[in-house]
Amino acid sequence: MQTISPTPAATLLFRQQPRRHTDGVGHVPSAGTVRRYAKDEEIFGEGDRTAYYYKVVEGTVRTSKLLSDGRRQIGAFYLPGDLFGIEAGDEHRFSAEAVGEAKVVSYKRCGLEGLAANDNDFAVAIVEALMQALARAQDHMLLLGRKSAIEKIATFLLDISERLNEDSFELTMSRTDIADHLGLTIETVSRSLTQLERKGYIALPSTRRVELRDKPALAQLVG
Amino acid sequence: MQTISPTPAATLLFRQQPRRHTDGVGHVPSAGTVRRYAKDEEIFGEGDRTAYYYKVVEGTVRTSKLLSDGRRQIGAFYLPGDLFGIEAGDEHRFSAEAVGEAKVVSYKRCGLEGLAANDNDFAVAIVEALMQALARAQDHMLLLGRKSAIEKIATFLLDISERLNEDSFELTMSRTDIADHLGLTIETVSRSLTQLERKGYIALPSTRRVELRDKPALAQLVG
DNA sequence: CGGGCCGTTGACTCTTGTCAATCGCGGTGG
DNA sequence: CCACCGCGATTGACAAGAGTCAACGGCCCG
Repeated sequence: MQTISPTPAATLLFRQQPRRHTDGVGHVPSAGTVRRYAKDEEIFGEGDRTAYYYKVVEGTVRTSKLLSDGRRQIGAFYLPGDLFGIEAGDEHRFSAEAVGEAKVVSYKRCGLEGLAANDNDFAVAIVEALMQALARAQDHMLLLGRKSAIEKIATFLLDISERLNEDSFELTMSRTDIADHLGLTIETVSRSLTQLERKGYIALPSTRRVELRDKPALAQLVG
Repeated sequence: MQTISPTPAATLLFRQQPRRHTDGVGHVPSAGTVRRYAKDEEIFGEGDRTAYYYKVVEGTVRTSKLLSDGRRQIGAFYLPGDLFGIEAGDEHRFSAEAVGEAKVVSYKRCGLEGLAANDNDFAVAIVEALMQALARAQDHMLLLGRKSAIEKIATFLLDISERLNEDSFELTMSRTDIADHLGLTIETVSRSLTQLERKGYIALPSTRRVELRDKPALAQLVG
């Protein structure tokens, strides 16, 4: 989700119009307001009114749902350039928080009404993000429902690596966040990582840093 | 997902226009072609070009993804009135098959180009379906990642019951399909069902028929 | 230097998966 | 019409993968 380019599907939903400008991470109107969020600060909560759309500028954002007893599922991590918070209904069905320090732009949803008519680009970006999110969710359901712990970790690492376009990267999220994203416990995440390291597929110079050493072997593991 | 009505989110993506007509299961243009599919017949496969949108008329449709070794995840079941097959990209990222005998309408995607300008309704229905699908996927990720076998089954039964608006219903899908939807094995599905029956929460007059006897108790189980 | 937090590791438990036998229903053919 | 066959579902015994509980380690920050 590094760059957002129009797909046939999204394009077809709107009248054809010349695109005006793009910025490499998806076009957005200039009307957004930027805000910094502290580590673990809530951007919106489950049940909040869906008044805005958001885009990550710096840092990482997680969206999550909770069960009544506190069990948590992190639906996705959003990296710089990613849009999030687009939903059906007038209430958010999941919450979003900053993972570490993050900078986020928000766009008033009601500002869209006129936009869709005059400035197609933002509307297209929204539908784009929606379809992207759905595609990701489909993949993630396969991971959650059918993959083993090691396969989950391998898939996760390759996914991050691909989105960052780096074979060596810093994990912005804690083991707890990874566990809640992959449907595991922190202990299993930890054990799986060391297991991959022992096999020589990855290196872990520090707890948060990951280097992919054998991508083909990892790719083998994703199924 | 019995009826599709516009939500603020979808409405905002398009210019306001008087709706022309609705049919109770979501407006669709008259251009669609109906087809019958036999049990397990493929409607589209992973990798197929995304040339159409589809709507279930009769029966049930499942969408699924496979791992290379055959493990399968059923993303969702679609009941009469539900739209499916809407995706980013020009290739389907999952396949769709008929569960039992099914009747399905398909709409050419390229036919939409003009429609979005003149007839907003279908475009709105598409975005609606997209957001619905995403919301469902979010819920399902929580189920797959964080719920126990019994909780999964209870959630599944309540969901079906709600969508059919019946406390007593026929399951159109096999135990294998249920297992692949909930990230379980058929044995665990079977055991969980009998466990719920023994507790008196449900009755199983025949293998495919389910009667919900204690919905509050079941609701307790969904978290 | 000390405390706290996060991560790792180990020992053990338990839920769920695996393998296998049996059941039961529905269809088919004698 | 009934017996047989086959497939899907259930049940049981056992195995294994992941979770739980607990101790320890390392790192950052005061």
